[in-house]
Amino acid sequence: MSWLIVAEKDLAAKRLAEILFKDLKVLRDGKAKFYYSQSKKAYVIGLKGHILELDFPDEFRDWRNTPLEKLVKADFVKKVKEIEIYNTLKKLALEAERVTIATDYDREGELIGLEALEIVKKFNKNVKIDRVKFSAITRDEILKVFSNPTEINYKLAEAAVARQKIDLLWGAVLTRLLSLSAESKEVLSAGRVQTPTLRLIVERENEIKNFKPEKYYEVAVFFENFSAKQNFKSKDEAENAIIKIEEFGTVKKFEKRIFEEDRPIPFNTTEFLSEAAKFMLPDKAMEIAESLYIQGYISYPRTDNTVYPESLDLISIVRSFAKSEFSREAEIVLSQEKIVPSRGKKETKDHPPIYPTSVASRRELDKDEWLIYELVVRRFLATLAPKAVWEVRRAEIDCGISFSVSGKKIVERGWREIYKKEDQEDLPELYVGQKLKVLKKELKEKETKPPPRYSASSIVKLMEKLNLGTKSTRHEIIKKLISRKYIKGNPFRPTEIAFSVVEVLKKFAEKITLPDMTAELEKEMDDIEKGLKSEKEVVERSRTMLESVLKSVEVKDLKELKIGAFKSKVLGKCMCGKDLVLKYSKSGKRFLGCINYPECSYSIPLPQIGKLTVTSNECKEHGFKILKVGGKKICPYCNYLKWREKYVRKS
DNA sequence: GCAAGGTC
Repeated sequence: MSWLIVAEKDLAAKRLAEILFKDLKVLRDGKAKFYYSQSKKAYVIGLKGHILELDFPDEFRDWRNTPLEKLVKADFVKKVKEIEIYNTLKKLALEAERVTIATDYDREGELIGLEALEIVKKFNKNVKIDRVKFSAITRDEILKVFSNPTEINYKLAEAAVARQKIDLLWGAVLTRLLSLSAESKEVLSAGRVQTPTLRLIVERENEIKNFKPEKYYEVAVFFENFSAKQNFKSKDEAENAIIKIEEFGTVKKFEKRIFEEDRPIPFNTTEFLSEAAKFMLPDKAMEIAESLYIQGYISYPRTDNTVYPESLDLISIVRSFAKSEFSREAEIVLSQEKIVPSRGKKETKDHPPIYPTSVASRRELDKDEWLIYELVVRRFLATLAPKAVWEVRRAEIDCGISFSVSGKKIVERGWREIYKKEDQEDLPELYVGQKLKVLKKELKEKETKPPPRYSASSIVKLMEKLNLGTKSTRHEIIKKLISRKYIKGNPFRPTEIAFSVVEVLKKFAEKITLPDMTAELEKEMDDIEKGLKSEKEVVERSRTMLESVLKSVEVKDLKELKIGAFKSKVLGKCMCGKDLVLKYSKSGKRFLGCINYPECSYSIPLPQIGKLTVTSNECKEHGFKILKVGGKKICPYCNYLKWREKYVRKS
């Protein structure tokens, strides 16, 4: 009989095994990997996070034939998601007499452990079970918790189950409702995290659309090496001011100040994604980070921590870069008398911030991998580099009217030599009483600008601030919004259908469009953990709310959806005067149909073979949007006429 | 074909 230790992931399993056992062997069973100590007859296996997945029973699978009122009340089933792990776990369970759950010590971790336990127990009823809870995989901590194992905290796991159920219920019911109502081929999804995120993007776009620019007037004076500006609300004021400007200005005040700009904080996932998203979509950045981690180039990329642990030998890591492409940057760090790392506000113990774990050369990696690797290395070195020192200058100059002007000049580049180029603003050294010749004066009419669209970089940070999603899911949520065709470009612009989805949901299910739903859920999960509420109670209450949401939906609320789904696909005008849009029949055939169907049943057939895209050009003769079908550009109406001619001749 | 959360 043996001892089985179950960790959340391979990384954790490996580290646990190394600390606990001296005679380690790595074993493989198909794709699954685990560690074995012969002397202790112990196995350590790393899961892949959740190995079971919540779903509805098969009878609810058909969207069209499942009334949503029934889906709200549906039961749940658990499906095996990681069959390889499942099979290995089964084998190891059969010969185990003791199982120790060593998954991460948090809600999801407790549930992931419980899932493994359910599988173990299914094949070995009499196994002895315990649980170890650690917040860092360090020698001391691990030895301590393993000498004093505790029990599974079922309430903690139940809180996670409530989240799973509520997310699936709301997500599935609303997604089906939206998708079926739109009569569009695309899935229109909704969820506790994606919908509030989408609403932010949509509402920002509305702000931009409704933005009324206000005029203002900028008066500028130009001296030999610099210029000064002042803004006025009214044109009169500005014109009066510019008249007053004399031939010479006098320096009334001049101040210099030294400003030390601190280093950037160590990378956690959000910081990393936000920086990487400036040149790559977050999802891709995360995928590459994952691959660099697997290859041993960087540390674990999923972390909330922004403080390097004491145990990390930062200086050795810097030294390892002394003979690399970053030798100059490493030298800047090493030349300091004392090397002190910067630190962020969030400190957790599970993983360190993201740092390079080995030195790579450009040749070893592909282009995108190198971009991410370089970002991580430069950021790491910057967190250990000297501060940047600026000289900030400020002057007041009187030339009939008074101008304030400031500038900044970098004195010691410090970490900016390594990580980010600085923007300097010129202002020369001046002295009080100095006369300056006015070379030119200028009045410009300007307009206030609307707020900027959210970019991949800014939305990741905003999501974190609003507690939407987690470090491991935010990039996936963004990818989902893109793949659902809700948002486009970067910065993100919502599509027509996104406006409709948000508008419609706000009408009868506003709850799911706001971050409050997550906040409430968090609170309920706390209550479950504390034993104040049961998982069942919380889920039932949520079902009831979703039920009343369904009851309050009116057909007219959903009409907008159909219009929105087709708005971007208006391809021409119908005989009846309404819009002709791209539609799909039940059997999946595409055609041009009237948006006013069933009142108007006019339609135009389309070629069925080849990828179809809508171009922005129009047919000069018929006004129809030109389509690209299988690489060929056609006007749907011209195409129809040709087709009819052929058909008529034949018959 | 639905979500979000882990993980590769």
